[in-house]
Amino acid sequence: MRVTMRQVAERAGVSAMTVSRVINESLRVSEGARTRVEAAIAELGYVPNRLASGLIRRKTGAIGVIVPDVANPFFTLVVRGAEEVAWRAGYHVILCNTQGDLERERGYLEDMLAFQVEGLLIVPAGDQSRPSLRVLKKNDVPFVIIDRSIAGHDGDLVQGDSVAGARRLIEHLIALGHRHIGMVTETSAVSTARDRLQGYKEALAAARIQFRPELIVEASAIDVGAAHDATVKLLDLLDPPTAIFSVNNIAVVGVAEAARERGLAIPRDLALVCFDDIEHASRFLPFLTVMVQPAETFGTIATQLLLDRLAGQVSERRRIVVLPADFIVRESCGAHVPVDDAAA
Amino acid sequence: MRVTMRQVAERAGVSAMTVSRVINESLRVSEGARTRVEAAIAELGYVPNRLASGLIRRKTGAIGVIVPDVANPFFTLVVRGAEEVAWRAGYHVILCNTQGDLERERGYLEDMLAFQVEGLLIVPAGDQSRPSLRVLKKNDVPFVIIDRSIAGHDGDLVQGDSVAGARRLIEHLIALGHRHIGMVTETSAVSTARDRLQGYKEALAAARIQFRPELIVEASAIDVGAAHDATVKLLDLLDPPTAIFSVNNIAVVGVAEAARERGLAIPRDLALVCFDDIEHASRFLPFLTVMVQPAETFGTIATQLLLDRLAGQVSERRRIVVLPADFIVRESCGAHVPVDDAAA
DNA sequence: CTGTTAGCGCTTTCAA
DNA sequence: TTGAAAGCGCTAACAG
Repeated sequence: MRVTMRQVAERAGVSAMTVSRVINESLRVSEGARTRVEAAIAELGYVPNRLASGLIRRKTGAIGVIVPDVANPFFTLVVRGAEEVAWRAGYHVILCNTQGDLERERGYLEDMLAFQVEGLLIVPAGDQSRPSLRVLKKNDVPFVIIDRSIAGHDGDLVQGDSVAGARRLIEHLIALGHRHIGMVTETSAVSTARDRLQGYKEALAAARIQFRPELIVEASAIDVGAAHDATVKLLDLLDPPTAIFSVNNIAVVGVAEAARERGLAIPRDLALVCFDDIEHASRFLPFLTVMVQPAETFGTIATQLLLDRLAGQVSERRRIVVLPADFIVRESCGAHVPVDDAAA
Repeated sequence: MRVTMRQVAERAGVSAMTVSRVINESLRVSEGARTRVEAAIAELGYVPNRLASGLIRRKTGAIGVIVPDVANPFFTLVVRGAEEVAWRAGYHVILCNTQGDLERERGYLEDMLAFQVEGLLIVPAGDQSRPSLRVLKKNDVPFVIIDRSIAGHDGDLVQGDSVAGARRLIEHLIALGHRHIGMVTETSAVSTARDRLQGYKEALAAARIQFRPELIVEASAIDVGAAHDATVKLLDLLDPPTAIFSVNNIAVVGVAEAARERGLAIPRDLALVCFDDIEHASRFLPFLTVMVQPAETFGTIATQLLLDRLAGQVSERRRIVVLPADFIVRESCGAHVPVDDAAA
């Protein structure tokens, strides 16, 4: 049986109320009582039941963070940023992993509500996440969407500039002489995929290169294997691309695997660029030419927006924060710059 | 204001009890009542308050997972495995990140207790985590320790065979002709660091190579920068190592950075091996020679052990599971095997 | 400074 | 099949 407040009170020879006051650091407790209560707490290993206190106070001191995949280095950084800010503000972060699965997302969303988190940070699985968010609104739980906008939703949002970023990557490939540029993307139900495809098209249009639909292949973002298979389709074209733009840092692993199987060396036989870095990998071997988004900042700013709402010091208007990405040229695009970024 | 059961009951024209029965899938509810209640729940977007139900039932349907760093690919996989098994068993996973910080670990531990999780999976920060675990015992909360044993603690444990793994890596380096082998490790308060150092020593002894303490440098495991600085010390020795053994996959990034700064090419000028893979990186560019531990299995088995305890179908005896690691030779050790594993 | 009373939202128990 | 009463562990509001 778990230790309860009453047991602590008995042991300390006071009422439950006094124990409660000690725990909540109320000043109105005599030195003697406080000492005895603290001793009893230590001896018994008492941990206050937040279900009970939360029930009354409507405060659990927790915020929920829901992401498709903590294993994705991008989301990992988002989470780290969020946790850092939340912790400093006295909140604890509870993390949920949806695997990009709508049902699981819905489940965890309700879970978080059920546990009475005070607010939520969500990287939605896609546009279809919208109905799930209605539950949050109905229950008056503030939340901030991260990374992916949701068509038709108008809440707070922190995202990158995917259109501009993709355009920049493609312009770079074009400048290097590429004309057949393939793209491995994910479902268009995800806004970043839509936006990056648009950036791709814009860059092509600006260079008067005709858009060829067969150069666009779709794969699930979470799954390296799917990206691999999609890439194989590209490489099997009669007129295969000389460069590939991967929609993100997970898909790019599949692209590289497919290329390696075919004996294609990067960048000699195939140029490769993508969105989002692979944190540890890029430090270990700086190789991929990428648009690096400030993932950690996505997390810190989103948390800040949420904390504002929790503090009630915010208007009803939605706030949208768009963070620019950095273009980092390394080897995989074939531009032959020094390996070490610092040497640039 | 959040939607409550009473509101649903009023709207459906029944008592709260009937709503409760519908939610908990009791069969003793008339068809008509059930339909009306379900309609009311949907209209209102009602989500049952688990703080309240958990308060009574002592069941929250959640298990807590506490790790030093979700960004570490090894722990990420552990978490994924745990979540998969937990989810299938009807449990939800709540994740906490301690950054290897004892205070934070303690805080999250109490948090999890406070939220009344039914059990915990813990990758402890180190031996000093032991006092924190007493709180769990006092409150009768089952838990399983993962990856790192804790001196003096005797609960369920899932870990790798660090001694044998390290010995294998060092034997390999010795076979390649190395005699000056450095090791970048972390605090000996972490059992895996202790064990890997022991494996290192055993391999040296077996080859009758004298152990030189100055070849062992210590760094915080979480921090790439610290590993970098530690490596610099090794490279500054009058008689620097020709090979380095990194205690894990995070430290190895710092080692590589330091080597690159010095203009040392791996493996030409310096051989490099380590424990644990860098998931995406290794698929993208198979380069590091490593002992790969079955991280996901650490998570699934630990969860299984925990679920057993939760089901109460287990004796009081502790259970220890030791999982072997795979030795994967790639390029960084200088053994010149084909890049592609499949080609072996 | 300390204790008592009431009740958070829900489920258990029991009676109808 | 349904509801009323009691209470999970805690704290707000009050009284002393």
